[in-house]
Amino acid sequence: MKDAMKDAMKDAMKDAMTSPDAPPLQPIGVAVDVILFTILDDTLQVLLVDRLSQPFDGLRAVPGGLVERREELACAARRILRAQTGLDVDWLEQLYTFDAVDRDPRRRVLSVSWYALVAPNALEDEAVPESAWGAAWHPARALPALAFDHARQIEAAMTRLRYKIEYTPAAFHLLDSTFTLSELQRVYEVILAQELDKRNFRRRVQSLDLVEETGQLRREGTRRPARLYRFRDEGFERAGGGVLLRF
Amino acid sequence: MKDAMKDAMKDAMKDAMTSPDAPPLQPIGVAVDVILFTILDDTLQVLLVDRLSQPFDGLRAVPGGLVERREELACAARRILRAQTGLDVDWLEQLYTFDAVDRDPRRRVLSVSWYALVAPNALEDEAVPESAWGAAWHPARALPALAFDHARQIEAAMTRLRYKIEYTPAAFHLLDSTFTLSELQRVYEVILAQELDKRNFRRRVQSLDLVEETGQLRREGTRRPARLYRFRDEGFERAGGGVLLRF
DNA sequence: CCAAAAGTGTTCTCCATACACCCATGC
DNA sequence: GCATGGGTGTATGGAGAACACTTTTGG
Repeated sequence: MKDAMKDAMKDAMKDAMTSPDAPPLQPIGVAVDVILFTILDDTLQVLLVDRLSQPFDGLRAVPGGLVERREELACAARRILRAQTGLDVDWLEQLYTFDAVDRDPRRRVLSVSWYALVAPNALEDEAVPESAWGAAWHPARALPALAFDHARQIEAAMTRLRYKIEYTPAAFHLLDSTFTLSELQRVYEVILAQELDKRNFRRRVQSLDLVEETGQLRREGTRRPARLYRFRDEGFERAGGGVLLRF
Repeated sequence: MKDAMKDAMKDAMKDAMTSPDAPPLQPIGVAVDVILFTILDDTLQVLLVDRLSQPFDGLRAVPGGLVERREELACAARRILRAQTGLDVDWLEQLYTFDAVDRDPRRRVLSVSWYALVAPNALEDEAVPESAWGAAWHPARALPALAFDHARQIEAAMTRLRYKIEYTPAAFHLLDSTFTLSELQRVYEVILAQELDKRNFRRRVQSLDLVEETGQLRREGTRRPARLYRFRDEGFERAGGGVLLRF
């Protein structure tokens, strides 16, 4: 007997053993949607897939799907992301639960929305597969027409992301494990949509002990090589979860 | 025929008309829980009800219950709050969706958690009814044993509230429509769990144009009467949603 | 030697903080 | 007149903002 079948039987038995006063089932579906960000070409980008069936046939959508019966939501989000894009993310956070009664025209489906960050190097390694899903990056500030309430979801995720990078080190998840300070600054500039002063930025980052030198250099093209840094966990712990980088 | 019955029939018909490719039903329940805060006796308090049945029989819980099939989550939260406590809140915000597979021992039930604020005067007007629910206020920092994951939910709500009052005017919902500056300060002190300097506090509030004088005085007991203020929406709009009060 | 990005200090202003005394009232 | 909270101003230090030039490399 296959393990999957055993599991299914265990689930069925567990359901049968449900206590008699279990609350009645409501026919409300539960989905997760994932807004996946990266930075490409100095632009904040969102991953979208093609919808190939009704409703919203032909539009784009963020990766999403129904949650399984005994599956935690974060697991569902990761499973769906991997299935539709081939990507594993190391950072994923719950955004909001979207609940408009008619957000899915077929029937009531809640969407527990998540947002996630990947470094652009993850893209080369695993590559977004040109599968049936047609996963592709789109500039977050120039999106095509989207299915369901996904435009609002992305809007909310961008707002949240702006706040997030100012008081947590989330921005580092948009970079390789080693990076130059200019790259880090560009992440902040792209997300905040404003230019930052190079000297002030570097002073802040370094005085907070958020980074440490690797001793390596990145040499690229015909210009001065840049020092490579890595993120220091302890820097953030010490900061006590307070404001890190407010510009 | 009663309207309720007509509605039920309409719902049934709508379901019947559901498109053939509607996603399959998952047996996942959807509940809302509401963490309702007020300030009483210079203490942050949470409203709890008694559980009178399994699971967690005899423990306290925050007000909560299952969402109806065609009901928006915020409406469900308000409906449940009114049913179990008799209170209407004017401020209610989604907190987080709690999803541990075994958070309800009977079967899989998601909880979309909300938090809400009421001014203490609402309590006198509508009074928390000593109904079967046994709704009562408890100091948020000295809670009894709680059902489900409600202790974690309250923890999360308190953390969120601390942040919230620093960059939005949410704190005003814990006060009457007119209030003294000392009352406002006490709200901040109680939530942040730290004393604030009276002169600095007043300077901040007034320089942000968050309040305006009503011209009224509150005379109370054997001491100097205090000026009454009201909240000014425009103050917050002008502040552009940025940081309001950081102490 | 030229182009392109890396790297580096100082000044000024403003805002957060710290701090102590008089005021108005009811009894 | 006294107890109680209401109400007010100033001085200091530190952090954010503004600002421009030199360095290193490959071609």
